Parts: sequence; structure tokens; C-alpha cells
Amino acid sequence: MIDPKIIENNIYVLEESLKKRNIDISIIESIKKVSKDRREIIKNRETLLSKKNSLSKEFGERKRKGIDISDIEKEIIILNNELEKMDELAKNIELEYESIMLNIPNILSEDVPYGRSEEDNVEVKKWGQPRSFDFNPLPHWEIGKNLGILDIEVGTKLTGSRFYVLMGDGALLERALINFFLDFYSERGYKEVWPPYIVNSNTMTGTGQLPKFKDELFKIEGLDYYLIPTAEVPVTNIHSDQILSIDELPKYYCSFTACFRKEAGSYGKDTRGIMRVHQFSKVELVKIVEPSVSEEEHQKLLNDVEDALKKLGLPYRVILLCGGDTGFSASKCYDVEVWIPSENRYREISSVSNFRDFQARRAKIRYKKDGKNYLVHTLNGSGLAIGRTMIAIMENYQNKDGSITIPDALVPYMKGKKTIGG
RNA sequence: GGAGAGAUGGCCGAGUCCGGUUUAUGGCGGCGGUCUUGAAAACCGUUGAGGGUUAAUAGCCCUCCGGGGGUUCGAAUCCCUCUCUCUCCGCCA
Repeated sequence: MIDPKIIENNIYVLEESLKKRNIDISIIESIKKVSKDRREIIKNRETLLSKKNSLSKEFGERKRKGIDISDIEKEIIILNNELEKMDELAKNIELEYESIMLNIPNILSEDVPYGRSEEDNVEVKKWGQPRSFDFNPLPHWEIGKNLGILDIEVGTKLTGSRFYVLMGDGALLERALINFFLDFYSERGYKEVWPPYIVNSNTMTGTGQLPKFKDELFKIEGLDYYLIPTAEVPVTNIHSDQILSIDELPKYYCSFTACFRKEAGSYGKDTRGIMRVHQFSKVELVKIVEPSVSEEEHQKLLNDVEDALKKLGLPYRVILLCGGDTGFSASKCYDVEVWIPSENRYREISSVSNFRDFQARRAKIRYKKDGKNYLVHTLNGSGLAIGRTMIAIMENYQNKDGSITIPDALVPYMKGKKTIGG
């Protein structure tokens, strides 16, 4: 949620940010009106409540002393009638206000570039040289099938489209990557967390998935429970409704979970292979920091993710997302893209975002400094999506004979195996 | 799944039977001070959150005793309901 004060004092900041996101700014007028009406109603209602409190008090005192109360009784009845109407008004405006506020995207950082779509994103960094093959490189689904480590047909049989099964060394590679990343980041000061994969709607609202993106979530039938689309949701919300002490900050977390996404609206996209699936593994990094250092922490977070990719020897580039492509909750977002030989281009493998106080305000995560409470800043980044890392390894490290070379950093995690197949 | 008990401010914990000087007792912890070369101890003071008004982190006002609803002039206290926690039994990895 954005700071309500922006609507009162700096509405042009919101207007500019919405323009940058290519969102229709005609909603600004209704936002202003509802916000103003709401304050007016609150003011009036509190005046009535205050009157009622003093009358009730006098009522009690008179009764105790045996003084006549009939006039005061009449007054209270009239007041209560007014209040009943006012309560109704207040309730309605509060609902309207809330639904508007929960659907306003975050204010974009000043340095987010203007632009409509992913074409307008800005490349900020490139690392590694895409390998040139002396044979025709295969896509990962063919490599995986040939080696008997990836079975998409069985996944589809067990569940439906966009599900898959890993077998043998494929399953081992998945496990190796999870352990490699968790070790890598916990050595850098991120505390390992194992959270629930199912959370309630309050938790989903805290990080911004609800109410706006309910169509992208799997909901448990008959319950207020949802499958998490990323570990960001449970891990960030560990501190919801808390006031942390200043010396608890910053907090760094790393967490492996399965992630579940409906991928509604992506029909026809990435239909082959396991690039886009309904269930995938991911190690997520979450930071909770003081506002003054969040930009610096964002860069460090990006740097940590890059280092993991470097360690695996996978060529990548970093792009800064333009306004039109930056997610709802993010103020600023870098995507890290890894080289995919079969597509002859870079594909997203991590998203590293600074949410500033947007999630903190929704989830009520605060810290105390000099006796006063402030909202924290939250950040997160994938470190990394396991399925897509596996694709990148299979394709970039494939050999002419159909085998896959295991990157050195992973060999200890693969029971010492240096190749799969071959 | 069955039976019972409970949920109060950072923590512990009174108040609930019998509704109204409770602006929620008290202790611990935190902060400030006195004393001390310094510290501890002791003593004194202070110490919840959110919102409205405001230049204001000053005052004043409103709301909050697990969530929601009800009774009442008035609810932490009475009634209904939901959620969660604990104890015992059953079942189970």
C-alpha cells in the first residue's frame, strides 16, 4: 500500500508513477474524492462518539446520585439514531477506501526508466560468453528425455499440462541445486527458513498477491488457504504485525520452497519443456532493512544472485525493468536473465526487487528507533529458480554425445558425479 | 474426531461470577534520573498500538482487552459465533 499522505500532499507523485506504469490516471480523481470523504466521515463520527461518551458518563453519575435522567435519555436516543446512520456510512466508505488503496500499485523509484513493455527494459550488465557449439545444441526437453531424467508425459498424466517428473540424476540435480544455493547464501549471512507452502489470505494480502492477483493463485477449496507462488510470501510475513528493534535489522533470509502458479493468461507461451510450469522449486532471498539503506541493500542482493550464477559458470545479463514492466508491488526491479542456447537468447531466471515500504505498510512490519515507530523496507530476489537453472545447465553444459557436464561447484552435491550420461 | 480449560498492552499476570471514578491493577523488562570514581543494588520517575485534528514527534479527541456480531444509555466484564492455544482420550507419519 502506498502512503496515504501522498494522496493528501503529493498526489502528483502518484500521478507520475501511474503514468510511468502506463496505467490510466483517471482513477486519481476518485481516489482523491474517496480519501477526502472518508476523512470527513471519520471526523463527524468521532464528534458524535465523543458526545455519546460524555452523556453516558453523566447518565451513570446521575443514576448513582438518584437525579432525574429522562432528558439525557432522550438526547442519547437521538444521538444513537444519528450514530447508526453514521456507522453505516463509515463502514461503506472504509470498504471502498480499502479496496482502492489495496489496488494502487507501488510508487516507482525515480530511476526506473519510462517504457511500455519488456522491449523498453534497460540492460545494465552482461557477464560470460555464450558458448559456441560445434554441433546442433538440443533443447532441454530433448536432452532430458534422451537421458531419461525428465519425463513431461508422466507429469501430464499424473496431473495435467505444465507438470513434469524428474527421475534419477535429474531428481538428484534438483536436490543438488537446492542444497548448493542454500549453502551458498547461508554462508553469506542469510538465515535459512523452511516455511509453510500454504498460507491464509491475510498473509497473501501482506505481500501484495491479494486481492489483485487472486486469479494467479491456487486456492484450497472451502478454506481461506492458498498455495504460495513464492517463498517471499511466508518469509516476509514472518514479521507481519511486529515492531522490530533497530538492532535486529537488517534481516537476511534464504528459503527453499515449491512455488505454485496458475499461469493464467499465458496460454501458448513456453508450451514446450519446463520453462513455464505450475509447480517449481525456488530458493528465495528476503531482506528486511532500514529505509536509509534499502537502495544499497538492493544492489548487494543483486550482487549475491549474480555471484551464484558466476559460480555455476552460466552466462547472464541484468536488466532494469521499465515502468510498464515493473510488478505491482515493486518500486524498482532488476531481472537477471540466463543464456538459453536453444532459444538463442537470455531468459529470466531471477527477479530482484525493492518494495520499499509498500509491503511493510500492508503487513504492518515496523521498527523502533529513538522511541518512534517507522515502516521497514522489504526486498527480495530469486536465488534462483531451480527449474530454470536446471534448463540452463542442461543446455549450456550439453555435450555432443548427449551427456551433460556438471559444473564444478555442483560436483560435491552430485555425489561426486562429473557428468550425467556419457 | 471426543471431553474440558483458556486467549488482557514487549513478557508475566489481576480484573470477568455481581456491566459504570479502569483515563485496564501489579510485577518483570526497557528508558530517564538520584546515589557512585565507574558499575551493580536501592530509590524516584517514565514506558502499548492505530487513527482524526494540527506546523507539530505539543495538546485535544476517537478506536483497540483473539476476530466478527448482538444485548444495553453504557461491555475487557453478559449473549451468539468463528479462529487459535493448552490438558486428557482416540487415531496417526
